[in-house]
Amino acid sequence: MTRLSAYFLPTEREPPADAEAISHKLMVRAGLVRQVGAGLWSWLPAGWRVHERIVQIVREEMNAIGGQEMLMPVLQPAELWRRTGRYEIDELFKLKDRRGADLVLALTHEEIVTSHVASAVQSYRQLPLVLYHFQVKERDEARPRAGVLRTREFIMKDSYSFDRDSEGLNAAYERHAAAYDRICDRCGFEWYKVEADVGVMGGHGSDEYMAPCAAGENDVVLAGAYAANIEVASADPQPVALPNGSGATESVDTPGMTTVEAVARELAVPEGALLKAFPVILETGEMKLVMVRGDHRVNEIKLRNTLGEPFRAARPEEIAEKLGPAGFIGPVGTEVPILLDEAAGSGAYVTGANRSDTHLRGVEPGRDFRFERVDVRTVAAGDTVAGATVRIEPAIEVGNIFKLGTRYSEPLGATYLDEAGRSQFVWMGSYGFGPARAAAAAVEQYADEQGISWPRAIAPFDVGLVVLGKPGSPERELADGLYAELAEAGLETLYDDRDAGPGEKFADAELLGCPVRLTVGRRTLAAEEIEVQIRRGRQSRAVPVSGAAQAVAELWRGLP
RNA sequence: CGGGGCGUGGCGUAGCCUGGUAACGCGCAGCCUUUGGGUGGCUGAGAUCCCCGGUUCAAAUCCGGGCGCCCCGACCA
Repeated sequence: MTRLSAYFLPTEREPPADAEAISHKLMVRAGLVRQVGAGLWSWLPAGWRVHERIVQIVREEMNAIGGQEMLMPVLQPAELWRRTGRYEIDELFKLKDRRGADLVLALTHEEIVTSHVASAVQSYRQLPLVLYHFQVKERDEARPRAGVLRTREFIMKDSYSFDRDSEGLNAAYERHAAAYDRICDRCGFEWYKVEADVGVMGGHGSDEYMAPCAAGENDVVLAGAYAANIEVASADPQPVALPNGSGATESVDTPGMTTVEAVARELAVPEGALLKAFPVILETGEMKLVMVRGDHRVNEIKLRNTLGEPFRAARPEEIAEKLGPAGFIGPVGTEVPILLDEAAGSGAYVTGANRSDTHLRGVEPGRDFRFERVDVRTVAAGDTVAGATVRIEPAIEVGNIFKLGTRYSEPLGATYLDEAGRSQFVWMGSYGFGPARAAAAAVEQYADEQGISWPRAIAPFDVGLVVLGKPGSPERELADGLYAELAEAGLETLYDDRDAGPGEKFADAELLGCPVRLTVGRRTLAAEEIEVQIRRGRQSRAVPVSGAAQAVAELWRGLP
C-alpha cells in the first residue's frame, strides 16, 4: 500500500526562484524531480514511476518490431571514438583512468554497438538485427536549461538497426517510424513527425518526433500536411511588389545606409525588393556570395547542406578585398560565384554596388549577374506550402530517427559476406527516444492553474485517494477497504492518509496530477457515495460506495 | 563561448547602497483547535549569510580572487 504519509513526495508551495518553464516549476513543486547541479537531476519516487511507465511503453513497442534489449556501458575507451572521428566533439566528456588511458562518457552508443556487430556478425545470414538499450547519456552541454528538458545526463532509449543494404535499412526505418507513432500515441501527448536535418556528417534521412509546447527549443514549420523542422523547411514565399524593370541599372546614393531597413526606407521600396548579400568562405578558402531577398534570412543549416561542407561568414577584410565595403556589397561586376535564393524571383532589385555609400537600382538576376539557384532561406510564418499557410510553433524533440547508412560501419569495419562471398558494409540506422522529455512535454501540454494533469498512461499513479477524517474514523476504514478494491480492479493508487486538512490534500493531489482523484469524507459517506474527480477539467461526480472500484476502473479506461 | 542576473535556516525573500545583536512569510517539532479547499492559536528548534583572502576596533554588507546557479543569444554529430 502506497501511503502518502510514508512516501517520499516533497511537494513545494512555491516554484524554485530560477525556474521559468512550466514543466520545470511543476515537476519540482510536485516532488517528481530535484536538481543536483546544472543539467543534473535526481528523479524522486513519483517522478521515476512516470519515467518508468514511459520506458515500459517504449520497451513494448521496440520488442514488437523485433528489437532485442541489451545494455552497453557509458564509460568507454576513447579509441573507438577516435576511429569514427567523434572524439573531437565538444559535448563529449573526456577523462583518464589511473593508468592514464583515455576514456570518454558516451553521448550515444553507435561506436560500441557497431563494434560488437563488427566482431560478431560475419554473414548475411546473421542480418538484419535491431539492438537497443535504455542507458544514461552524458553530454557536456554548453547550456543546460528548463529543468529536465535539456540536461547533461539523461536516459535515452537508443536502438540501432543493422541491414544488408539500403532497402533493408529503409524497411527497418519504417518499422521504427511506425513504432514511434504508437509510442507517442500511447504516452498521450500531442506530437507530430517532422523532416529533420541530417547534419554535416551526411546520412540518408531523418525524422524528428516533436511535442509542441511553449518551452520547446525547436521551431517547427506546419502547413496542412507539411511538417518540418525550421532548420530544413522549405515553402513558397509571400509575394513582394517589385518595381518594374527600367532597363539599365542605376546608381543611387545611400550614405551610411548599411541595413536593409534603411535602404528600403530611403528608396521607398519594400524590404523584399532588396537583395541581401551574405559572403561565406568554404573550407577550401573559396568565397561564395549568398543572396536572399531583403525580407528573408539565410538559414545556415540549409546553406551548409546546399554547399555540402562547413563554411564560415567572411570577414570584413576578405569582403573588402573580393567585393567591396561591408554593408554595400552586391552581385554586379564580381567574379565571386553567386548563389541566389529561389524566393528571389525575376524582377528588378536593389543591391549593394560594391562601393561605399552606394546601391544599385534595377538589378535583374540573369541579366546583370550570373547565379546558381538555391534554397537557403529561413521559412517565415505566412509563407505557403501547396497553398496552405505556414505557421511556426515551438516544440520539444522527444525522439529522432536517423538513417546512418555506412557512416559507422566503415570506420569500425562492420562488414559481412553476402551470398556471393563478397564483403559488404552493414547498413545502419539509429533511433533515439527521451523518456524524460516525453514526461516534461506532457506536463507542459496539459498543466493548468492547479498543477499537472497526466495522460493516464504515464501518470505516477492511476488514482489519488484522499481520505478526510481522523485516523480510526469510519472514513478511514472505508478508504482502507477501497484501496484494496482499487488494487484488485487493477488500479495503482496513492493513498493520502496524512493527518492534514482537506485543502492541503486536494491541492497536493491536483498538483501531482493523477488522472482520477477519489475523496472519502463524511459528506459523501452519509450518502453512501464516493466523490470522483477527473483531473483534466476538474469535473466531479459521485459513485455508489458499493462497486466503486469497478466503476472507477471503467471510468479510468475511458480517460485520455 | 558572448551578454545579463543571482548566491542569506528546507522553500520563497528582506537586510547590502550608508559596516555595529541576522529579519519576515511558508515549512518543520510539541500542545490545543479545526476536518470538504493550503484552519486558527501558543511554544520551540533550525543560518560556517557560497568559498578564500584583504580592509577595519568591527564585514552578510566594502575591496580582490575563485566557485556555483539561472536567463537571453551562439552551439547542440
